[in-house]
Amino acid sequence: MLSPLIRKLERFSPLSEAEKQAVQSAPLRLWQVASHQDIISDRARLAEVHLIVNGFACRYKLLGDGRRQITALLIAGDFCDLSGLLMPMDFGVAALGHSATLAVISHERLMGIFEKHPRLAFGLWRDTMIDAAIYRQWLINIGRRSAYARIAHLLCEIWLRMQAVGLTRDGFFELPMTQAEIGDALGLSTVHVNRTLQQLRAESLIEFKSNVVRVLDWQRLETSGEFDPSYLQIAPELMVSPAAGNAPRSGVRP
Amino acid sequence: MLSPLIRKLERFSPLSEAEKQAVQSAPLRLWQVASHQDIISDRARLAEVHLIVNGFACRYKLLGDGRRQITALLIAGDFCDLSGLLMPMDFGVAALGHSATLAVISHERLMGIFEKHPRLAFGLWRDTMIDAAIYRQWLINIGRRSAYARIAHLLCEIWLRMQAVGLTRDGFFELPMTQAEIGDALGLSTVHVNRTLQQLRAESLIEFKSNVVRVLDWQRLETSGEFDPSYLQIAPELMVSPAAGNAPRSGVRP
DNA sequence: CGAAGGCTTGATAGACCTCAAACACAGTGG
DNA sequence: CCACTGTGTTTGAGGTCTATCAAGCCTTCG
Repeated sequence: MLSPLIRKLERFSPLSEAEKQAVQSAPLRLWQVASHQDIISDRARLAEVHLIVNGFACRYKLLGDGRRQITALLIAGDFCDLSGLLMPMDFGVAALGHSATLAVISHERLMGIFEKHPRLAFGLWRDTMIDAAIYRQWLINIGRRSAYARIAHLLCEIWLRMQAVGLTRDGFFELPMTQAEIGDALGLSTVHVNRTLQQLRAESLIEFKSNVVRVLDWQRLETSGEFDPSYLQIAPELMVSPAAGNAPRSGVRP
Repeated sequence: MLSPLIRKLERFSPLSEAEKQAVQSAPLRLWQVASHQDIISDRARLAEVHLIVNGFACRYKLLGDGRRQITALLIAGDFCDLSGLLMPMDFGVAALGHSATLAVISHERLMGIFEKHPRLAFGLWRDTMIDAAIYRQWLINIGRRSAYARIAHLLCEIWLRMQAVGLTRDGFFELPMTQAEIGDALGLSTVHVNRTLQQLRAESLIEFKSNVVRVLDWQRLETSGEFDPSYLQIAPELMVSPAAGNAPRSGVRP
């Protein structure tokens, strides 16, 4: 149930049995959130953290005139609101797609675990740092790249993050976002996202239909998005790109 | 010497004498870095963290074609590379302005301090979280706001951050950035930054000459940048805006 | 079958970029 | 002390990427 998180924490060094146990027994309960419902609202002061077990969510912020900026995408193994542990929230979190399942862990219990297992505290601190690294890449993406490159970069990132927690298959991955939501994440209008996606399809980099992305040409997608995966801190041996070329191969090379 | 950092850490709760002592005795040495020199280079694996004691610096990343995105501005009391403590660097850090002075603290010593004073570890973790909150605001700024609003927002942020560590005076603060660097931080071209600054000056919101900004009309600057300071986590009583109106008043209201 | 949400398309406008050159200013060296 | 040089700022002109507005289409779902 919490294996995506444990897998993430073990990217740097294996956890002891006791530590794994502590993580696994941390959640108080599960919480199923319906489509587009708010998980956490802006400015809340929380007593619990929420960990995604299943589905998708996003951090976002509304602007005065109703526009929205999505600042992060969250998938299985990601904490929605770890920062709520040490300060009040400055963003909202909403479920994307049909629904999301969350594990709820009380701050109190989490702090108790840190006391017994300080290494876990450092593990989650590192998680906050990787979060920040992703923010930096998004800044570069939005600040300096064309719409075409932005979308390509985003897709590369999501591919790898999902792949690292075992949520990809044969070059496919789920992406339950509308084009408007993609626009809100990348600082683009819906119309322009639509046209740019058409371009990516026309050039056979991807397919994207009914919330499923298929990567047709990883190499060119990576190049188009100027994507360098190192910021995600996934060990190379855990990192699998989709098969190259238009037809994903089923076997290994002879 | 480290008072800006201590002040920052005490925003949430006072430190004990022992904790303050530990912080103050942490640095191994000071390091003076000349103008625009690299403090830390991308992809380094570090054994020390660098804390700004004096001057300015920025986190940045170079793109393939030579363009640059500045992802963070760093002032006294900010760590350049706290993330280097737990993972390899994914960005460079450079000094802005004439020079910057850094306090250098070894990872080893820092970890030792955390063992004796776990609350300091949480304090720095919170610092990482505030860093992330700033990234989120920058994303919103670059993703959704006009050039005019972006610059206004940036100036508001810097004003408050500098004010909180005692580096403002009578509506003035130092900002040793060229217009090209401002553009690199906000995802704008130099030319457009220039024209937009002229607009801000023409409308008497600010003055900006030889690396000094003067805030003439805080209210309108805040409004123009849709600035909401809460993300900086500065207690309201520590937060002082420049005097309203064109002439900063010297006294308090009678 | 109608409604609602999402996707697609066309036309137009505007914000911002790029290129290019002139200008201002500080530091350097003769 | 004054040209000289380099960096940073300013201005002009033109181009383009992306936003906005508006409508039509498609799919899903009750």
